[in-house]
Amino acid sequence: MRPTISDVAKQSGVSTATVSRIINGQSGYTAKTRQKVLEIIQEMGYKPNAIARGLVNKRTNTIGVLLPSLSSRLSSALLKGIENSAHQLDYSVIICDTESDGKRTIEYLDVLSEKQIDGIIITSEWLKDVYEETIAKMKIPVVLVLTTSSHLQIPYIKVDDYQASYQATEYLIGKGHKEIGMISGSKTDKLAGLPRIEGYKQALTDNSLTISENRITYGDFAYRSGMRCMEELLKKAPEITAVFAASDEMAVGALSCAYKKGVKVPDDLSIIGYDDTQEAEMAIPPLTTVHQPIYDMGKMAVEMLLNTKETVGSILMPHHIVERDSVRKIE
Amino acid sequence: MRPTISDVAKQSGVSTATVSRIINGQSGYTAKTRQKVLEIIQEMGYKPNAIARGLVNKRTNTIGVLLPSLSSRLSSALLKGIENSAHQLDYSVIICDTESDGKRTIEYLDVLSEKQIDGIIITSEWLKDVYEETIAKMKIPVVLVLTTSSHLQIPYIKVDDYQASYQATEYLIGKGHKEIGMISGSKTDKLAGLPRIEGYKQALTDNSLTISENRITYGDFAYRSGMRCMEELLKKAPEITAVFAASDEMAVGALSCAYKKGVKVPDDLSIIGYDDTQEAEMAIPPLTTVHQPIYDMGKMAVEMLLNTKETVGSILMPHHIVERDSVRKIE
DNA sequence: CTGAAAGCGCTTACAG
DNA sequence: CTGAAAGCGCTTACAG
Repeated sequence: MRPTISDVAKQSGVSTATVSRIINGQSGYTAKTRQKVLEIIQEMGYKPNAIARGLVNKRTNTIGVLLPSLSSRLSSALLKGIENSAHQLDYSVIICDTESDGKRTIEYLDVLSEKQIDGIIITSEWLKDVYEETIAKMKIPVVLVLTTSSHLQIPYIKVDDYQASYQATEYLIGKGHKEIGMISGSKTDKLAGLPRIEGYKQALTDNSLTISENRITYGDFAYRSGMRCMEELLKKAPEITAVFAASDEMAVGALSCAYKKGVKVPDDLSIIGYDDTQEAEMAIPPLTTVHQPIYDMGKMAVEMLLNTKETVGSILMPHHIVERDSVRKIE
Repeated sequence: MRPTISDVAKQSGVSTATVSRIINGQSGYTAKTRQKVLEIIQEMGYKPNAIARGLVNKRTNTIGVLLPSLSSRLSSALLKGIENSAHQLDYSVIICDTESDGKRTIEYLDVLSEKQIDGIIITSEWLKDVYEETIAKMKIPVVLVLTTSSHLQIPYIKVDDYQASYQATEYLIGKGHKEIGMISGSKTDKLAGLPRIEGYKQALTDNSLTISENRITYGDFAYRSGMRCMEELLKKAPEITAVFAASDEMAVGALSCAYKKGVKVPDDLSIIGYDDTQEAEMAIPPLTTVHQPIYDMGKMAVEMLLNTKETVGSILMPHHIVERDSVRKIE
């Protein structure tokens, strides 16, 4: 059995109250008793029981994070930002891989709530009404990353998807491309699906270019869907000279498909991605893409979550295009 | 304030003991009181406080995981396996990104211990003596993944690095390659560094091929070091026709370097990787590599950790080569 | 400066 | 079948 506070109290010949004050850096003891107690603590290898502490303090110093796809580069970069920031502030983080599954999400929300965590960060996932209801009930601070809420006014951190998508498309147009395809997320996805499609379309319209449904394909942000969409595009819209993919993973899928079909990037076809995960840097050729400050968004999320002093609202983070080698200028 | 067990007891007109028995599925109450209590619970939205429970039960239903590089594909695949398995068994997982930093590792170990978690999984990282000392002190079950312990007899799950590396090299030899370079981890790394170098060397020796120090380069398992090592290899050992990289990330780095230098893979140069993360599949060309069952190792780790009934020892998982398009046969 | 005591929200013998 | 009471390991008024 590990020693408890009363063990060290007994050994030191003082009360548990005094020991408690000492380990919590409060006042109310002489330097001498302090030293004595510290010695005993050292000697016995005493470590306070955080569970008992949590019960009385009503603070567990741990937060929970919900992620829809734990193993993607996007999620893990976000998670790293969150974890690092939390650790700095002396918090632990519990991860919850929802796998975009509503049942699991509710389960996780319940568990986290029972474990009395101090806050929750929800990432990437569209908040169904049920989620919002259970969130509303549990009275725990929540911050959203890469997503927003519809009914509740939960603070969020994200990039302006519409704007970013608009700019990506304009970038391609600026390079002389007129027939531009898109590898999009699902059009029912109100987060990273629809807004990005709309940004793309608007940029086309504003530049007097035609929009063709043939040039838009729908994936799920993952690699394989990127391959599949590229294949589709090559068939249905062979005239395109550039494509905008709504995630780097899909862009890399497009790259693989092009490679297989003997289509040279960027000579025959230009590709721009979205996210700027490490995949973009590692791609062949290195991928030009829309940079989202993912790691920073993670860090900021925990700061917002834990910072009770000022209730800032939501934050729209800046994005920008990072130029690498997958887009070429055409005349 | 959320309702407590005594709130529902009062409302139901029974004692907390009875409520406790009911929510824990024990016996000792009539169907009628059960139903009544359940109704009240529903009505009040009562959820048991896991912290209070943990204090008396001495079980928190949470485990901790130490990872040296949270954002790599290898770590996140492992983590996904761990999380999924834990969730199935009704456990939560706290992540700790050690960043290969000894100080952080000790800090994390202390925090986890104070938070009374039920077990710890340590991944990928060589266990310094200090770690083993503090692990020994804390009397918490530990399982190792992709690493081993030197003093303590902590169960581990890994692949036989030496064997796997030997086979990867023999595979290349079988394809007709005689001048084979290696992009290795650090030679001071006793886990994934040295053993893989030795496997490589032994395979060469057993096939009467010469070992040349010029053909061995040392990276850190990450992408950029792979690029750098490939560049070095191209300079110091231009005669090589194949290279064995000790991680997929480094292999992809090698691919990028080759691409930049106009060296065609696999026509001019064959490359085999190690790990079989998703990066291998996504590479151009798709990377032939040594498969480690990473996700499964994660799952298995938590099963071992939580399964107190039988103390199995350590487990050496099977590995195999998955052939894709980055190695060609030469005559 | 210091300690006795109550309390955090549960569970579990023990007694009836 | 059911409840009073003790206890898990802490912290915090309160009193001295």
